Amino acid sequence: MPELPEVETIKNALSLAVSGAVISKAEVLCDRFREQIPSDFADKINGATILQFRRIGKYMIVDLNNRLSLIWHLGMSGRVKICQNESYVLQKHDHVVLTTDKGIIVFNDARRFGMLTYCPTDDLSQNRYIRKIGADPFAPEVSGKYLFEHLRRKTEAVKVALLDQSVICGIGNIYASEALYDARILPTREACSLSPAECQKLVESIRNVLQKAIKAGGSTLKDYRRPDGGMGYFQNEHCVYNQTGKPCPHCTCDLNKTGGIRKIVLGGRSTFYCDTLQK
DNA sequence: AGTGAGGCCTGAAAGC
DNA sequence: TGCTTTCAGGCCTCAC
Repeated sequence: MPELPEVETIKNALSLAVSGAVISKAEVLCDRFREQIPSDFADKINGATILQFRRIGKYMIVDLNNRLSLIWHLGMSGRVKICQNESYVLQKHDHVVLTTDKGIIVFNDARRFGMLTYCPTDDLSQNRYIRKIGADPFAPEVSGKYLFEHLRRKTEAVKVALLDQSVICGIGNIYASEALYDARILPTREACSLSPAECQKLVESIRNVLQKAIKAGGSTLKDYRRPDGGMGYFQNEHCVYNQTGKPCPHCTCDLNKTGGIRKIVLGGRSTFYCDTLQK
């Protein structure tokens, strides 16, 4: 499930492979996503040159030379494949195929929770999806103070607040649990109960966890693959996510007494934590 | 405004 | 064995 590190990995791979490429053919095989792909999508981008790839939160932005930008979200099961082979054989759930002079770009999304649309580049910041995206976790303005100010009026669980893309963008269900573990903060804590010092630590943990994941090429769970088909390796470093009942890696307490890593549901999402280490 | 619930969608895994 | 049910989750919309 692509979160910030996975989108960053995909963006970087696409940048290397197809920046400057000319789109000679755009095919929309299925347009029913979270939002329908506009019916004139293919016409709008046919013949355009790809200027650059950017990332805003979990959205990938593709700037074209015709003053349009693609807004691309991978949802939960979205994959992007880059193929050099001219005779690409379509696979199940290949929904959009962009043929360029530098390779074929394929958008594959089994669950179709993703989306792909376009808007004028100049209007991007006002786009209904983009405008509500909060600061990037690596942006200079994100600090303990920034997080504290954004959480101080929230009574929801801090884990739920981390998933709110308008506070800090890019954090998904895996890294929310991992960052809170790294910061030794219980996911159930009311967001407004965090002290400025805890917010500072949490910001550092978010950056730490995301940075490590980017370095590892993202997590590979059921759905995520890098564009070259390879696997990310960060799942080998998950301390708590999907580790129910296993010993906490930084805890020396007796597994028989603590039961190990716990799993609960917050905001309808699985949440993992160590009851002993996290306060 | 903030919060919580429901829904979209498919495939893997668990349950019967 | 084979069918049915449950679960996974990003993010939208709607109701309170």
